[in-house]
Amino acid sequence: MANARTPRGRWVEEGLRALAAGGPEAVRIEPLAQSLGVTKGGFYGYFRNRDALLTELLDTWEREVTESVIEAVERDGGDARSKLDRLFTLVAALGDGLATGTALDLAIRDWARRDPAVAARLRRVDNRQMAYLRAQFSQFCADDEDVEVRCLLTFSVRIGNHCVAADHGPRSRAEVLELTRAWLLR
Amino acid sequence: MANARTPRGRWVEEGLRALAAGGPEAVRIEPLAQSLGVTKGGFYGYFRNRDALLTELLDTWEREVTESVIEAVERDGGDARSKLDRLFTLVAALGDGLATGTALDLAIRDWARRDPAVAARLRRVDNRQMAYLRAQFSQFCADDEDVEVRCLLTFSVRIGNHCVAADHGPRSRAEVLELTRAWLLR
DNA sequence: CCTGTTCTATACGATGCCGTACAGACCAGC
DNA sequence: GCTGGTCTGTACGGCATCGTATAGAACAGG
Repeated sequence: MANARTPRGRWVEEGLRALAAGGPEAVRIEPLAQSLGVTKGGFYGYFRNRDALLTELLDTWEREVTESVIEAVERDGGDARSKLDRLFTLVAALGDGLATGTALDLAIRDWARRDPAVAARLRRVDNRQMAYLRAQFSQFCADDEDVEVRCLLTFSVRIGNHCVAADHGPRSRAEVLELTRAWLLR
Repeated sequence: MANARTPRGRWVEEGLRALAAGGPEAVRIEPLAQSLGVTKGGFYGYFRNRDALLTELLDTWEREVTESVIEAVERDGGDARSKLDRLFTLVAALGDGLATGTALDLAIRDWARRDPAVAARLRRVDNRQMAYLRAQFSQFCADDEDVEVRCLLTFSVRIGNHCVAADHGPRSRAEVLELTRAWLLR
């Protein structure tokens, strides 16, 4: 068996990049091949068609990206407040560094608005993340309703941070996020 | 001058619908024509090409949709709290009725992530809306930082309400939004 | 009724991408 | 070195859409 010069994983990898950058419409096989420096020749050995790749992209995202934030936060232990604290720092930093992760997230959220199958996956993922948030906030919030409000706000800010294009006068977005964190963890 | 059977405005109208439903990629001239019950014959009499239509769609959106929410809230007067109150009710309701407006908003936000020109427009629009929010919250919040946090949170929830797919246990999204409103207007 | 302008239908070539077919290049194991 | 399977390049037909060209239909005004 000759080594795969362009193994299956590289198609997925490049596909995720394209998905993050331009949404599902941008996941085209021939451009993908060009980015990989090959032609589409080998593609159909791995995937039945373009839809099969898209499904696999979602699988990968649901499997890997979902847990990654929670894991990163959970790894260093501490109480609920410090975990949420770290989560905020992480989310605020995502804008700068791991643009792919954030962009992928937003691209899939947008995709979910048009494709019920994607919406169902997103719902699963969001519910898991929401459950995590709920568990943390519950550690220091007695009121059930209070917890739910903070969860929705926290989740929304995570999204809003990347979707809202407004400025904040003299303050930077990072500063406002910092203030917001203090507000939500109060 | 014969009456235009398919006047310029109808192309824009249908274009906005397509944009809201499927993003800029979905704004294709021939399908648009089909939706209008004609062929693309007349299109190029109004627009130089597809990009010209897309630009005009953005113009329309920036001109009309921007102010519509603020106007609707401002119309009935009252103090800042009741205006914000109405704004929340309006936003919560958008999910049900005017799906086009919300979907269009989200589609353009997503588009802005890839196109700097769209991002610049979105920034203008968001800054105007943020300024409005700021003005309202300032009416009953002394602290400058507090105001800014509430603005970001309010704006984020407006977006998050449509992007976050999570459930809230025994409560409905509407109920949680109601609680959130009380929280932010406290 | 003409007439001229405006809108529309149709046909055309060009482009980009899909999915298939197949022949040749590449490499492990014998 | 052969051999055989795997991966790749190339070529093909098909489809959707773009933008252009052009001729005919529809209508307001004379």
